[in-house]
Parts: sequence; structure tokens; C-alpha cells
Amino acid sequence: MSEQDPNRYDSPAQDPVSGLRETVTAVARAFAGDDSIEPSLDSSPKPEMGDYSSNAAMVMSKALGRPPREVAGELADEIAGRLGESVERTEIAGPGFINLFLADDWYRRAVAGLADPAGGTVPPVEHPERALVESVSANPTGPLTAASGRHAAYGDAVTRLLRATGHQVSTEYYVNDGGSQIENFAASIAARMTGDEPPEDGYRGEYVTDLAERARSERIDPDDLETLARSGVGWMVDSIRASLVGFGVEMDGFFSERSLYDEGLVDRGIEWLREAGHTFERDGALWLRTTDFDDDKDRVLVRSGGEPTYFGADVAYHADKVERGFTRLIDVLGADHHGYIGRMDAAIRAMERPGVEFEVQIMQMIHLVEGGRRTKMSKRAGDIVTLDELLADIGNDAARFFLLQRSADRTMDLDLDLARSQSSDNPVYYVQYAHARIQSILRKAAAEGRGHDPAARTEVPVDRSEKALIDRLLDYPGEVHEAAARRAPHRICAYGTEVAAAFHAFYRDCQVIGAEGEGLEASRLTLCEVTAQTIERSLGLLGISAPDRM
RNA sequence: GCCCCCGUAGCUCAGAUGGAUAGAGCGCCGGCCUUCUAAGCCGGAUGUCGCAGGUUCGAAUCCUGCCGGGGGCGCCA
Repeated sequence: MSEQDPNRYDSPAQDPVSGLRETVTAVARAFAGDDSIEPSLDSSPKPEMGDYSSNAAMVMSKALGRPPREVAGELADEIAGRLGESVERTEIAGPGFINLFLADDWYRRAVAGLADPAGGTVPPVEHPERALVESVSANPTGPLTAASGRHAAYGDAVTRLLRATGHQVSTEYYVNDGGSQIENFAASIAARMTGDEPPEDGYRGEYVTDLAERARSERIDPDDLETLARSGVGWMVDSIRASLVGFGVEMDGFFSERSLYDEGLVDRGIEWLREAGHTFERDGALWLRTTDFDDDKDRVLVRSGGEPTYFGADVAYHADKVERGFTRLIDVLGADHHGYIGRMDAAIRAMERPGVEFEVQIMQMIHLVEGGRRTKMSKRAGDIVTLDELLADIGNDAARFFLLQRSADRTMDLDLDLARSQSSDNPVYYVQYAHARIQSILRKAAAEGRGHDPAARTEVPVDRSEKALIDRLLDYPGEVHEAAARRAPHRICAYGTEVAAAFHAFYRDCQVIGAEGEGLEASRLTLCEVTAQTIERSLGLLGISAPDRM
């Protein structure tokens, strides 16, 4: 791997796109005499616009008082000079974009770099955080619904993204096993045991009858609501945990609301706030002055009867998260909880623990559509599609992809007919198919004993489709960082689709096995390998498998 | 009334931190399998980016107002 051997590539010290970006930025800053400017460097939208483009001239032309195209010309010369043989030529286009046309050699080297063990990996963020992602946290009074599935898939994918970018992340499910809903839940089970109708606002799903059956077989007294509540919640949590495991979502912990009381954590959490001087008493209740921290009105922590509110307990829970050393608390909540953000944010700030960041990711609603009609989803009425049913219906991979492909902050229609179809209609198979196709090529190559040294050189020009594919692969680290920073796994769905599309086009245009030209077959086999690797990693971030055969 | 999300192709949606001729999938029309997987590829049609102003070299993107859809405003959880 040395420069003495002209038939081999050295592994680049760093990601080649970063190298380009640094050069462009350095040249632009020196030219403008301003270290604060951030010129862009993106792969060009169209081949005739070059391989990479920068707006460097446009962002400084105003300050320089010169026309952008004129500035661009001078910048382009300087950049081309610095990049040497990597750049073939430059062009000034449109309002003043600098378009870089890179040399084939740059592309071949980039592929060799991707094949390097350290190639194509995501560099860690500069300041890693200890984060706790709390998600799902659905009430343990019924099975997880398809909507919970969206939360689960999202929380899990965000966790994977954060870990991929170097953060230290734990995941947790908050179990609301206290409060009036649990009494209601127990009463509903009791009613089914004795053959009565559940209370007016009780739980009526069929699973309640099953729970009653089980309670009966365990000889629980229908009048013993306390035991019924504990047992019922326990069974539900077991079933919820099983559903999540089945979906490939691993929770590091299930945190019981009740345990907060049992271990005196509620008092302790509230004590923090009292000490900080942000509480007051009124009408016999203890309040948190959340209006000091931008909330609409003050909130009750402890009811006049002495019992903490849900909010009070949740404050204690979050105090405990801080206590455990997490510096970034990420709560994934449903849209119906958005009104809750203000007070929780206020509470965190009232704790006065510097360095602790709190954020809420709101998930909008999901509607299941079948035969062009929306299905109803009500947990109390038992008129729901459960996560288990959804998974049995469309499979884990399709469920993950469909639940994640839309931005979290918008309501979503999930077309069951489409998700169910094992055909080209289904976008998840489009991506997986690309991976399977590549594996098939690699299998064939291996069977024919065709070795391929990633460092082998070829002088054959890089095909246009090859170039487009390599461009997409080089985007990977940036895409992952972007998706992680913005808590936007749906971007990875889109990215995976782009890589697959670029591969399919490459497959059409470029013969791999038996490609004519010294070193070309080896080079393309390497490209296939790194493409498969990128697809597998991308799907992995979403919790989706990358099958070798389809 | 106040707060949050959304309004982009027939449908479902990408395009946040301003950039070149606004994209993808589905659906529709027409092509491509004696070469590595046709779950693929290629071509075609469809848009006042909700409306109206503003900011500027440049706005789907930022600001203001309005219209429309969804959600939320408990000593419930």
C-alpha cells in the first residue's frame, strides 16, 4: 500500500468529501478574509453541473462588493490549484456556483477508501452526550397499538442514530401503573370476572375478558381490586415487552411509576424543586411556579388530598433521570401530550441542574388505511389494530419502513394494502432487493473464483452511473449525522431508496463480472461490496434486515 | 379564545437552518429479460408549492396576516 507501487491505491487518511469541503472552506475564508463564512459543498443536482458544487462566491460577493460570477472565477482557480489532480476542471454556472468536475482517479480512490475497514464509517460527534430516550410509555391497560408501533420504531431508530454518531444512549419505557385509570382497569377486569358490564368509561376490549379468565384461574378475588390491578398490569407489561421484542425494539428498562412512590422518589424530586424555591402552596395543594419558566399557568404537584398528581410523579421520574447522570433527556410523546411540554420543560429548568438538556419529540397521529378507508382506533372500546396484528399482517421490515418513512411531525396514513403487497409496489422491497441483487453477484463471483483486491488500480474511465452511485455512498456519514441531529430517521429511508436507485441504474449500465478492462472487474466488485455494506448499515439504523436472497 | 402540527403532482409524502429547470413512490400511458435476480430499468403525462403581502441578487424554505384540516388547553393520565 505504498506510493512506490503504481498499481495500488493508498487508503485515504480521511473521508474524501470532507477533504474537498475543507479545501473549499479554507480557500473561501482566506479569500473573503472572514473565518465565519460557511460555503456549501454538495453533490451537484445534475451531471452537467459537475460532481460537486459550492455557493462560496455567492455568500461573499455582497461583502466584497463584487459580482458573484467574477469572484467565483478566481475562487475556482484557487480551489483547482489546491486540489491538483483530483479535479479535472471547474465551471462557473448560474448565479455564481462553482462546479467541480472531479477526476476519475478521485472516484477510484474513494471506492478503495470505502472498502478500507475504517472506510465509510461515521465519525463520532465532537461532544458526545449521555442521553436517555423515553418512548412508547403507553398505558399498561391494553396491548400496544399500531400507533405505539410508530413511537417504538421512531424511538428505536433515533437511538440507533445517536449511537451511530457516538452518543451514549439508554432507552426506557415509563409504566403508568398508578392512578385512576388503573383502578378503572382493575374494575373492568373484575366486572368481566363476575359477568357484569365494565364501568361506563372502562376497558371493553376482548383482552380484558382474557385477563379476567386468567385472574379467575389464579384464584384472585374479584373484590380484591388491589391485587387485580397489580396482576393485570404485570400481565400487560409482560405482553407489551414481548410485543416490543418481537418488533426488534429493545428497552433498557421499564420504569414503574409506582416504584417512585414505593422508594420515596416522588418526595425527593419535589424536594429539589422546593429547595430551589419554585414551589408554593395554595388551596391546600403544592404548586410549581412553572410560569417563571414560560408556562401558561402554574401546575399542581401535590393535590390538596396529599396525593401527587401525574405531573408530580413525572417530575420525580425526570429528576431521577438527571440523578442517574443523563445530560440529555429525550421524551417521545404523542401529539395529544403536546400541551404537557411547557410544564415539563419548566420543571426541568426549575431543577436548576446546568448542563441538562430536555427535549420532546412529538409524534403525530397515524391512521391505518385499508381499501381506501381509515380504520378506527380506540383503546377503551377495544376497537384497535394492535401492533402484534400489524406485524403479523405486513411483517416487521415493512412495518418499520412504513412507520419510519414519514417525518414524525406529520400525521400519517399507512396503506395496509400497499404495505402488505410483496411486490414492486412496496418501497421496502425496493431497497432490500438492491442488496439481494448485489449478494447474488458477489456469490457468483466467489463461486467462479474471481478475487478482487480493493486496492487494485484500473485506468478504465468511471462510468456516469458508477459515479452517481459512488456519490451517494460518500453521502452516508453526512446523512447519518444529519438524521441523528435532527432526530429524523425518515431521512435514512429516503437515503436508502436513493442508494438502491443508484445501484439499479449502475446495474443496468455496467457489467460487473467479466467487465472488460484491466482491473475493472475487481474495481466494480469492490463497488458492489461497499454498496451492499452501505445499504445494510442504512437499513440497520432503521432496524430493518438486509436479506441476501429474495 | 390561546398553543402545537400540517397544507407541495390524481393518492401517500420528501424537500427545515434561503440557491440552479421543485422531487420520490403509488396510480396512468408506452417500451426493455439467449449476459451478474424484471421485487428491476428507460421514456411520457399531471404542479397558481393553501391565499395575500414583506425581507433580497435569489423564497416551497425566513417574517406578518388570513383561509382550510388535525391535535391540545383538569388538583385526569
